[in-house]
Amino acid sequence: MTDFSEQGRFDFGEVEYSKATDESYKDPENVRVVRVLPDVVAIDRVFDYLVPEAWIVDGRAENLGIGSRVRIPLGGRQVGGWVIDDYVEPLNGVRLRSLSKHNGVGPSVEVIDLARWAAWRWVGSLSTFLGTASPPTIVKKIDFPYRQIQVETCSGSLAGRANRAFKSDRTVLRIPPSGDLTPIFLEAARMGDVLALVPSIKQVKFFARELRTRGIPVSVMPNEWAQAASGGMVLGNRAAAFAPVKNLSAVLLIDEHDESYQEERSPTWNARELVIERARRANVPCVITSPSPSLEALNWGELVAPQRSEERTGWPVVDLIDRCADDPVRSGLLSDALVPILRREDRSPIVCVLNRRGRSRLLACSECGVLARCEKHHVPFVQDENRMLICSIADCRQPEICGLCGSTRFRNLRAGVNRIREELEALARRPVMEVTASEEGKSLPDFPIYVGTEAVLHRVDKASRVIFLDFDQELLAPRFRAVEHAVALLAKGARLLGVRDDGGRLVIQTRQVDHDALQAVLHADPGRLTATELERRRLLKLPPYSALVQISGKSAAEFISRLGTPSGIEILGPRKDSWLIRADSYDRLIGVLNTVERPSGRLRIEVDPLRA
DNA sequence: CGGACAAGCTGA
DNA sequence: CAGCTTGTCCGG
Repeated sequence: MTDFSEQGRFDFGEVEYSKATDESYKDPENVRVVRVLPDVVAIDRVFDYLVPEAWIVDGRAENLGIGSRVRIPLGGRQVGGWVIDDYVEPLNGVRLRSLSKHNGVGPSVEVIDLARWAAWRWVGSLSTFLGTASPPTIVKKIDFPYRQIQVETCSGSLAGRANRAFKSDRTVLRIPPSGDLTPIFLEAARMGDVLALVPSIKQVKFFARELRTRGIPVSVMPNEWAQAASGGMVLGNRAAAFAPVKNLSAVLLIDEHDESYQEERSPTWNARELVIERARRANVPCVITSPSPSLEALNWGELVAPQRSEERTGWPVVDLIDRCADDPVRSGLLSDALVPILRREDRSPIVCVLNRRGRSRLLACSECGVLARCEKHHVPFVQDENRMLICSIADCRQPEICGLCGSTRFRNLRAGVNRIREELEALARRPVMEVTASEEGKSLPDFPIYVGTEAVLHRVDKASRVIFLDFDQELLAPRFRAVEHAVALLAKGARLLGVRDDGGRLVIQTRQVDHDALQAVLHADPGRLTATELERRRLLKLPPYSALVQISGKSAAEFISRLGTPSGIEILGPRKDSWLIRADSYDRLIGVLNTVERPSGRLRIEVDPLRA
């Protein structure tokens, strides 16, 4: 029960507020109430507000409606929000406050519904999705200029396949790494207002230019939000999955396998899954492409593969360097077979890939042989480019001194890119540049050889050789889709080499030359991988044979206890304070997760985690 | 999220 | 018990 003093305080606040801004109580006939979702991630609840009388002209407020961005008073402060329902029944007993500002247009009714679905599918808050669906700056109104689209007709077998693809609902187009994607965009543009997604900003820029020179009206997301809403093709990366499209008539998603389509932060939504749902709701064709389609894609749509000869042309020649015969300890990372390759002169550079940052991932003392490790967290130290020893758990760092014997000499048991650069330089007798992800976007100085983590593949455009120094690390990586990811990496490398006739070669050092992933790429036939990978996933009960969700964070234990043990749901863990939940299908699993009342505190629900 | 308020802790 | 921290609740 509220005591008197509290009641008094409450009344005072209301009275004062009413005096200041709110006059609409006087005329109950003219009351319009909207339902608003605050733009505050932690508040996943709606609140009702009055539309100020002053906004209402001829019985309606200009441009205000579902999707509108507004500002609202909430808990003593002003926050942003979205109108997500209009003309709602005014609540009895609650004194409604008024909207304080109209901040222009936001997502359409269809996109809000899509965001609702996403919030369900990835067990996240609606406001995060409405955030990505909203314009980055205030858009007062959308005009609809007349846009004439004249798309040249394309010839060639790829254009033909693309043309047929857009006549059916769900198609997976397999296109080799150096396949020309422009004809597919052109075929898409012929459909009308199309949503087209590519994985990276670089590709967004490239295709925007490519299509504009061919007279196709393209809006690039997120900056051209308002223009996107007014018609034409809408192009962007992951976040553009929620872009406004005037009359959505088809969806095109390039390189559907790419991991950048998955948001790393929670909610870990996936743009492929999202646009598939968007196309299904709009009942329009959805075409997704990949050099090596994911099992999820193959499970979803009809595969259309190129002619054998055409696919072969689109992949480079592959040289497998079998390292089985080399002494694993003494030979190091660089095999003898690399020497002639590294010393080869060519107009295009050589690119070496090693997914190990820093100088070393594992060190042992040269004197006493003990592993260098953080005594506090019991993990091996890694060494950065400044030779500092760094703990992977926390910020612990120390100089190169053995904790046991005080020696300052260490053996580098797993060399990182920084150290390998020096070794490559010695072996090649030419300058080698280490490329890092940090200066992404900057142009590179000319070097005959570059080395880096896979980020180097984004920074170099053309190469004569792409060398994967330790490919077993990729094939054996502790992630659920390690093998698919490894093939994707090869495809990325292949793009720098161009078509087979350009003479570029993909060089791969491995102890698993017979691995299906390598054989698939060697024969330019990604289909070879599908059957074995499917079988492996079936045996391990991994997607697409199951649905996985990882629960972590401080409140994870509480969440798991609230979840209980519903039938058809398997709870694995805890392992390192996180749980893995498995079910036969996402519908079942997500349905259950959404019924659990979320405990307060930090909680990360990762639907379809990349690793456990 | 951020303000309001209650409960818990501490020091003079 | 004031003054401060910590936790919980709630917003129209």
